[in-house]
Amino acid sequence: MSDFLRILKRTHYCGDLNATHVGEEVILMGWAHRRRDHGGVIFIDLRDREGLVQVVFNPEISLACHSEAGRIRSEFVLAIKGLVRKRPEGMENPDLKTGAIEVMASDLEILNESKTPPFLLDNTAEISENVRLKYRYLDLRRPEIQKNLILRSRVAAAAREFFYQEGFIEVETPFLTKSTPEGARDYLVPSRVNQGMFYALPQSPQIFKQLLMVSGFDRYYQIVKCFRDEDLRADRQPEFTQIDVEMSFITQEDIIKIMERMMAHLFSVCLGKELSLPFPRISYVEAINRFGKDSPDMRFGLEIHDLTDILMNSGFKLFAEIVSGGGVIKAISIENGTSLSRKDLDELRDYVAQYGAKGLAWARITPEGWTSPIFKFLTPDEVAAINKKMDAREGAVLLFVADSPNVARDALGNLRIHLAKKLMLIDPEKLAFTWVTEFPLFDYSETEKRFVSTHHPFTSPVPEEIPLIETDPDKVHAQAYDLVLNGSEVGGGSIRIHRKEVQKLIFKALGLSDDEAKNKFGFLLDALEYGTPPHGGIAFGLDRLVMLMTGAESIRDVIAFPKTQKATCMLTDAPSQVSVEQLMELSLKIVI
RNA sequence: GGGGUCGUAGUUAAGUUGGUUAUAACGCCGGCCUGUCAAGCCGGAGGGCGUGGGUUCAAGUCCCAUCGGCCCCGCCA
Repeated sequence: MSDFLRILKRTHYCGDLNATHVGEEVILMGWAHRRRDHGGVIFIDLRDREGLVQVVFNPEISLACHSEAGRIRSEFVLAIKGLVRKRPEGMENPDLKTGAIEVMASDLEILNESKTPPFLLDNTAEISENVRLKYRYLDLRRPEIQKNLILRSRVAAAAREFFYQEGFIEVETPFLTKSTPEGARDYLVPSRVNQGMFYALPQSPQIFKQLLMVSGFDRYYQIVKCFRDEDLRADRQPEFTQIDVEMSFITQEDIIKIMERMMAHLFSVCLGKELSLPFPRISYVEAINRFGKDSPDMRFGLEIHDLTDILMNSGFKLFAEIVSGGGVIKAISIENGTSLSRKDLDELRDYVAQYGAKGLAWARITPEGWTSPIFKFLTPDEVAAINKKMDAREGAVLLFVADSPNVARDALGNLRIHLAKKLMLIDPEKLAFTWVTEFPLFDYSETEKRFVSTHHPFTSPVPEEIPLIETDPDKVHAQAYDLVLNGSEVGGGSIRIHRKEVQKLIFKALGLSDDEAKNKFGFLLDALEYGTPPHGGIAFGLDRLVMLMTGAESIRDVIAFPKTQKATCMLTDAPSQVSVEQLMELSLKIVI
């Protein structure tokens, strides 16, 4: 046996071999993906990160190799030397990238053995997530997941490339930082040196990047982890990565322009897709009214129509009462909805119930007119007005929600997405980018009984509306913008406040006393007094972006070592208990 | 904090109205085989049904509790 590793170095990746290598002697290192032992001849599909190639062990070429190859089992680690040759006539495998050729092994070393893996590493195998996460290092050998992480790496590299060329400076900001009010729950880190004190992991580098603008770095970016201790979803992890950007001496328009170019660069370099610029824009109010969400999916229609005016004085008491109680009546129309059965409609009613909707009325438009449980309550004029407003044609099904404005919005906003998936109205090739602009500066929080920032407390109001902050905070607009792709918020940013008086006004409107503001954000207020340039920025969720670029169904499929929905790691078993000694050092005591 | 769903060999699943030794496929082990590529053929091993209670003559099937995966609501500046 030859001395692989030290003397015989790898010459190629398995998946990179093709007909141009015919006649070359190659050295490959990889894993035994599959073994087909014919007794006389043994085929091994050798796998590395670039793909598979068939290796042939023939006793006529090397008896010793053939004999050793008989020991090979799934996931053994192999080094082989062999001649690339064109496969015999009729033996090509068109399903394999390297299927035109094969490697005739003349030398083999089993570098390591493997236990039988708990699951097949085939792309076809659907393995439950708990098993995959427990053996994540094996799951990550699967070509499908490797492909995702390789694309993720390309996206990050393309972003750095773009920012470098545009004169941005990458600056690292601290992970051990100060807990601040507002926003998500912080992950806390106890301080040993300062007993009883805590750092917080950053929810984003927001304040630091603004301070870098004060420092004159002018154009900053960072690809950085952020931490939020909130409950998880299919597209939400407690630690996630942002492409974080901040610029000085710019307007909202400037940021939008340059970020569109960055997005175009990423999609061109990483996916070979050319985006058409500029992206369309929609105001927050229009997005909510037409799509029921501030992150509208514009790949399909099913827009929401407001029928409140038509039905406010209706003889249908239920509708009239809801309207007089401050409610609204909204509806969507499904063209060619005849395939929807009564059972389907019941299922849709149950679907909207989870958003608090108390009912879902429907109407079918047949050649004879409406077929609907509510038809008898409506006047012909009302029916005609609804038909006209919704452009309802024969074959359509109308779905109505009469409820409080928020419930109607959420119910129908989510229903249209649910329907689009169910009725397969979404073109999977489509990339619908949209900027959402003109956000309100504040939202009223029913739970906290106060105004909270829609974006964050450092977002600049539209300058002309500053006087309204104290009188009509709900009427103030923010200089904020979100980038939405296929109904997912992939980025968001704003022009920041660079004047101390304005920042103080905002803190006051949020219910922060002068003392609290000074205690929590004093350093920022101080900094604003030392020549802060006008500035603004944006941050993109790298995980979500890559998820959309790869078509992954879960954020976990684009993260190497993700957490479960209970924020645990099935591989390492984190979080876990720590020793009493560790606690004592931190002057902590478990009280539960 | 709440709603839904799932948990049966290594994996993916089936398991009727509760009823003999709990099925299948793939994987695994052994044998045969020089052109397969989800190789084939023959043979074999492997689980007591997430866990703990309960009902019953009898529980994978029913009840209660509990643990865990996933999806969702709340939450996520």
